This record gives sequence, C-alpha cells and structure tokens, in this order.
Amino acid sequence: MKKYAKSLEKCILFRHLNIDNIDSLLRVLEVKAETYEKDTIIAFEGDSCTSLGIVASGKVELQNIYPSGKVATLTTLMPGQCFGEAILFSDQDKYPISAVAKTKSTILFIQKASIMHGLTHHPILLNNFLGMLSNKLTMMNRKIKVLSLDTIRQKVCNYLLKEYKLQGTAMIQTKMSRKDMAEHMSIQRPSLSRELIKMKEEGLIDYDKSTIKILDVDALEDELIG
Amino acid sequence: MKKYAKSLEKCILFRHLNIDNIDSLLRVLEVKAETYEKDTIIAFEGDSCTSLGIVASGKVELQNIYPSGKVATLTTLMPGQCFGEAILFSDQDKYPISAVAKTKSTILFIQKASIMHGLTHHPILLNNFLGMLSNKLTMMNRKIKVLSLDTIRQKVCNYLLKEYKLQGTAMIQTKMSRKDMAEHMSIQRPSLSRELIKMKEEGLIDYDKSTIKILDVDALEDELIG
DNA sequence: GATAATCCGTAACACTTGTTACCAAAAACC
DNA sequence: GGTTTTTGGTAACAAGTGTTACGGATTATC
Repeated sequence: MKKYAKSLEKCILFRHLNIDNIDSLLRVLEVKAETYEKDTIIAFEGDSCTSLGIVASGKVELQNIYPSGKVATLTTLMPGQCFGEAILFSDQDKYPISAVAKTKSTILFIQKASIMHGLTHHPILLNNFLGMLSNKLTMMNRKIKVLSLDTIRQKVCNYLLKEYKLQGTAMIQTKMSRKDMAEHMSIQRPSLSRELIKMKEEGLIDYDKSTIKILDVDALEDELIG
Repeated sequence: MKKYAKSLEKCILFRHLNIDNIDSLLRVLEVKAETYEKDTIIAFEGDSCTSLGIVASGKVELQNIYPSGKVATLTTLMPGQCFGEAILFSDQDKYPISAVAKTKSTILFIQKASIMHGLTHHPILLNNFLGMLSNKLTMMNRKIKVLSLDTIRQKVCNYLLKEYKLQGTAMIQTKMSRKDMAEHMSIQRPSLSRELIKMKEEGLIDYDKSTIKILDVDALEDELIG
C-alpha cells in the first residue's frame, strides 16, 4: 500500500495528511487496487456505482459511449483525481457516464461503506471529501454560467471581465493565443476576431497583439444582461 | 423551533428523521432564523459564506446582480431547499451568486462549525448532507450535458432519448405542453415545431398531439455525436 | 538563415435559429 | 354555453454565427 500512499499525496481527499497517515488510512478503508490495460472500460454508463474511484496512475477519460460505438469525451482524469464521488451518495447509484483507461492505469476503489466509516471517524478526511464535492460544485457552477451565455459578445465580455478581476487592471494580458481563446469559449476563431473588431469599433475595447484594454467596464457588464 | 421543524420535514437534509429528531437537532445545531421582507437581499455575490441557508418559508431566488442594477435569475428555491452548501467547504468561501427574497421569507442559518459537528455526530445527517451535494452534482452534470448540445436537433434528440429510456417505450407520452417542452430545452417554441416537422419528414419520428413515436433510435443517437 | 508550419485577420456565403405575426384549436373561466 | 385566454402550427424575415478560403505575419524547425 505504501506505493499508493505516495501517489495520493497530491489527491485532494488526502490533503493535510502525511504519507504515514495516508498509508494507515488506506488499510482501514479496505482499498482495492485494480489495474486496467489501455483502452479498457473501467466503468460503463449505467453500471451501478458502489465505490469511489481514485486514479493512482495512468490516464482515465470520462466519456459518453453511444450504442453505435461512437464516443464523446468529457474530461481527462490524471493521478490523484476521483470519479464516482458524485454518484456515491446520490439517489440514483448509476454512473451517468463511462470511465475508460486511456493508458495502462491503476485505480483504487474504496467501498461506499468504508468511505462512510472513514468520514465519520476521521474529521480531516470528512473535511477533505466535502471540500472535494464543494469544489466540483463551484467548478460546475462556473461552467454552467459560461455555457448559459448565448451570444459571442457575451462570451467575450464574460472572459474579459473575468480577466479584469483576476489581473486587477483594465490592461489585460492574454496568455493564450487567439485560437486557444476561441476554443476556450467554445466558439470559432474567425467569429472571435469579428467580435473583437466590432467591440473595438464601438469603443468598448482597444487591443494590440496580446494586450486588450477595456475602455468601458460598465458597458461590458451591461452586455452580460441583455 | 418546533414550527421550523415542521417545515423541514421535506428538506432532504432531514429525511429519515421524525419531527422530534429534527427539533432536537435544530437546538444542537444552533440554528439562527432570519426573516427577510420581499425583495431584500439575503446574501450578496462576493459576501463571505460561513453558514448553510435553508429556506423555511417563502421564495428565494439565486441571481446574478450586475453593478448597473440589472439582474439575471438562475433558480428559484422553495421551502426545504438550501443554498450555500456548495461554498461551505470549498477553497473559496465567497458566494458566487446572490440570494434575494422574492416574497417575505424565513431562512434558517446553520454555522459551518455546527454543521461539521452535526455531520460527525449524526451519521444520518452526514448521509443526507452528502446525498444533497451528490444530487446537486448529478443535476448539474445533466444540465451541463444539455447545455453543451448546440443544435436544436440535438436537444430534441437528447430529450426524446431520455424519455425513451425513462418510459421504456418508443411511443413517448409527452407530459408537458409544447411551450413547456421548448422552455425546458431553452429554445423557442416555433423552433421546436419546425424541428419536429423536419424530423418527421426525414422519417426519424412520427407524432400526433401528445404522443411522439421514435422510428429510428440509432439515428437519434447518431445525431448526438455529430 | 531558409523553409515549413502555424497563427491571425479578413471576407463572402450559407445555414441555423430567434423573432414576430397571424389564425385556428383547445382549454379555462364565468 | 358563450367568452376569454392559452396553446399550437405555420410562414416570412432578420440576425448571428459557423464554414471555408486566402494571404500576410509570426513562430518553429532544421
């Protein structure tokens, strides 16, 4: 188990715990390690989910698999990240999506009962687990907010205002290329260019290369309301 | 406190508990009740969040409030529903959105420390709280999935396939009006009509009034992949 | 330093979807 | 039962955005 403990130091579930703590916890929690070869299915959509999965090594993708065989990937999980944490205590215990090993991967499974036991007996673990769920929720909240924006103008404004608050200045340094920026907003690169030009013409912003200057913060905020 | 206990019977956080249990729990948890008049702000975006809020009576809206004064509503909370549960244990303790009383409302606040205490001492409460977070997560997961669909065709297919699995038959009975259906998919009613007609012409579905028959399940699933 | 690859702005075009309007049908109301 | 309100289908139109293509600029590669 020691070898797994090492790889779990960065896992949010075990933060504020040292290796020895983690190691002894892993014993108590009756962790079961499973290894999956590349491109094998770890959990299939609809399977009942009775344990928390933690990626100990390898790379795991969460994806929608359609009967036709086609696939749509949602996220990639790296070592330390978990899956199934949302379903464990939900009313319905089925995986809403599938988990597939993209490289040879080792997954640690902790049974729901063990988790419950661990959470009630180790306050730190409980705190960490709650933090994990909370972070995922706020992350999804943000994602929903962004996805709810329906015009390109709104997406651009949202992005600029976010960076404005983050960087604390109206002179925004874009760390990404325009291509990545567009991808990040789920829009097309030419559409982004077009919108930036329009906004420049309207006097909302000014920009040159990787610097975008917000000229009218209030106006950008107004755009987000419609 | 008894009066509040009554209204919390339906709250997920207190399920599997009878009134007396809830009542004594409320005492232990040091619940603080606050009443808000219509259109007063309960929590403002950016405020630090140190307690869980439970709507005991009234109607509360979660909304984005912009400096200009304009507002965009996200959800409406009814008695028994909670807010702030996602932020309580998150890395950042600020409300991502604002909570406003739409009618005169009573909110029960439970301090983070009290919650922690309650969760570690009452397994049922812990289970309920985790269930609450999990349900919210799966709900948001679904929402993200739906929001990620970008064509009307995809939204309709997604809806039909969901009902197909739910009702277990290709002869789907729509419980909603077309108007509600459209609203549910965040699209316009005429757009929905148009798409249904197209799909009928293409031989994917057939429909009459409140019955929609899927003629080609595989084809619908293909549409969702693009 | 030359060549290849990538990135970016720009433009024209087509398609999707929201918008608005109108009328018939159905439902709700008195 | 008659009137009003809501719902549903349909059509025409406008706006927004994806798509594609192309050339110049920038960056990477050898």
